[in-house]
Amino acid sequence: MDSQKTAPPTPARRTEPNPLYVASVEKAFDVLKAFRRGQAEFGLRDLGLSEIARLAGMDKSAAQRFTSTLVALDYLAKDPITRRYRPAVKLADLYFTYVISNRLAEIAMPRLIEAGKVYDTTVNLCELCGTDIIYTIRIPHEKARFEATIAGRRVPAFCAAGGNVILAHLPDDERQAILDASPLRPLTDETIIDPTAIRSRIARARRAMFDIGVNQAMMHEISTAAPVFNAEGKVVAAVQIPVYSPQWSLADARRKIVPLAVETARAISGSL
Amino acid sequence: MDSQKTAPPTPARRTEPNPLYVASVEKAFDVLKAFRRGQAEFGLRDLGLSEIARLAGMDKSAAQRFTSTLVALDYLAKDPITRRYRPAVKLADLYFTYVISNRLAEIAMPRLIEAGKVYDTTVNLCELCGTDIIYTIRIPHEKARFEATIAGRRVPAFCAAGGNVILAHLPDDERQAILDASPLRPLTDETIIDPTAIRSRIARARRAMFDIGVNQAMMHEISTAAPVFNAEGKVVAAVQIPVYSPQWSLADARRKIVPLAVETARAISGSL
DNA sequence: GCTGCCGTATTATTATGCGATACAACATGT
DNA sequence: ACATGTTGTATCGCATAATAATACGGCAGC
Repeated sequence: MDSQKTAPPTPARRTEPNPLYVASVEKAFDVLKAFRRGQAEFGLRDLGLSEIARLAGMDKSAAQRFTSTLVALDYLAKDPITRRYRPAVKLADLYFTYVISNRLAEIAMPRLIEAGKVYDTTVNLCELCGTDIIYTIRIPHEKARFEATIAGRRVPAFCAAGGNVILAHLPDDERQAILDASPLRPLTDETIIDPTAIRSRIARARRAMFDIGVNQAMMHEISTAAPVFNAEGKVVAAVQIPVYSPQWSLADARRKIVPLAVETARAISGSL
Repeated sequence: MDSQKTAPPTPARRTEPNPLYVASVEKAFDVLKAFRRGQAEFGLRDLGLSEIARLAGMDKSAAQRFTSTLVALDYLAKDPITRRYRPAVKLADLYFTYVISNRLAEIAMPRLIEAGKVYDTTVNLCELCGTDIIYTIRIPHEKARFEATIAGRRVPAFCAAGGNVILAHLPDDERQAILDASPLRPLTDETIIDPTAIRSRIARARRAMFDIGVNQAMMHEISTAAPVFNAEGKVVAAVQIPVYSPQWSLADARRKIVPLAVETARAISGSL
C-alpha cells in the first residue's frame, strides 16, 4: 500500500564526497528546480511547502529552511495569504550574468536580430548542456507555444535540429557519451527515437553542415539549424530557425530558411 | 597602509538571525553576483579565485568551497588551463523557471511580439525589483548596445520610463520608500537626479498614463512606457518601447510609439 | 465535531561547513 | 638566474551552524 502520489520520490541524490562541497547549496537549487518540475509535470505556477518537499526530495524541515532562505534572498516570493511560493523576478539576474559574460552571445546578437528580419521568423541561439540543448538567445517573431518563445528552454539534443548539428561536430566519443546518456523519450508522435536513425540523421547533418527536422520537438514545427564554431574550429553553439506549418512548406524552408541559418552561423563563426 | 586595490570590500553582509536561515546559500549567490560586478566594474568575462573572493567579500577558503560546489552543480564553468571561472549555461534554467511560472509573461508575450512589428522596434516588459526595474521579456529589433538587448538587465527605477510608470501607480508610501532607498547616481550626462524633478516627472506619468524620457538611462535612447495592471487594479509591470535617435525624433516617438505602448499595456491589463 | 494535512515554531544533537595554515605552481622584476 | 609576491590547491581540528524530530495551531473536508 504505497501512498506516494507523485513521481519518483528522489531523483537519486548526488553524493559528492568532496570536502570542499557545500551540500546546502545543492539543496537550495533543488528547491528552485522543483518549480520547473512542478510546472512541467503538473502545470503548477506556485507550490506549497509540502509539494516542494516532495518534488525536491527532502523532508518538510529542509524545505522550510531553504524556502525561507530563498525568500529572504528574494529569489522566491511567498504569497502571504495562500502561503504558496513562486519563483521571483530576481532569478532573471542570473540569466543576465550568464549572457553578459558570454562573448559568443555578444557577437551573435546583432546577426540574429538581422536574420530574423529577412523572412520575419524567430531566430535562436542554442548551446549544449548535458544531454539537452538550451536556447540561450531568442529573437521571437512568431507566436508559437509559450514555452517555445522563452530563453532557457531545454530540449533533448537528439531530437532538436540545433542539438543534432552540435552533436555532429563533436569528437566521436563525446557524441557517443551524450547519446548513451540521453533518455530517448519522444516529444511528439513523430519524434525519431531509433538509435540508428538518429545516428544517420546526425551523420547527414555533419556532411551537409545543417540539419532540418519536421515535428521532432513540437508539432507543426519545421526546425532548421547550422553549427557555430570558435576560432579553434570547435562547435560551440548552433543557430536555429524554426518555421511553422501550414504557413511554411518543407520545400520552402529548405530553399529559404536553411541557407539563412547556415549563413548566419557562418558569419558568427567568422567573428569568433 | 591600506592595500585594498578594489572597491568597497563587502557591501554590508546581510545578517539574518533567523534559525531557519542557511547562510551558505547566500554565499553561493554572492559568488554568482561577483561575476556581474566583475563584468560591470572591470569588464571581466571570467574571474580567478582570488578575484572572486575579493568581489564577493569572503576569504579564499570560502571562495574555494563555493566555486567548487557551483562547478560541481554546473552553474559555473572552470577553464582547466587558465583556472579561471565563468558563469555557465545552466544559469539560463533559472530564468526559464521564472518566466514559465509567470502568468503575466504568458499573456504579454504574444502582444509584445505583435507590437514590435508595427514600427519594427524593440519591445520590453519590465518589473520592479527593489529600487531597480528588471527587463523580464525582451523582443529586440534594433541593434542597441549589447546589455540593452539582454533580458535580466537592471536599471534604477527612478531614471527608467518603465520604472516611472510603475512607481507612479504605487501606493504613496511604497513609492516614497523606493525613492528614498534609491541611490540617485546618473547613468548619462542628462539623467535627472533632482528629487523634486523626479517626483514631478512621476506625477506627470501618473496623470498621462505613460512616460517618455530622453537620454535618461542611455544616450541616444528615447524611452517610452505604459503601466500594466492586474485584475485588482494594481500595477504589476510596464510595457517599455525604446527608439533611438537620430532615426527617431522626440515628436515622432510621442505621436507613434507612445500610443503603441499604451495600447499594448492596456491590452495586456485587460487579459489579466 | 472529528480527522488529516498543511504551515509554523522550537529544540538538542552532531554532522557540516569553516578558516587557518602549509604547499606548489606560476609570474614578476631586478 | 634568483628572490619575491602572487595564485590556486590541499589538509585538518574545532565550534558553529545546519539538521531532523517533534509539537502546535489552523483550515479543510467528510
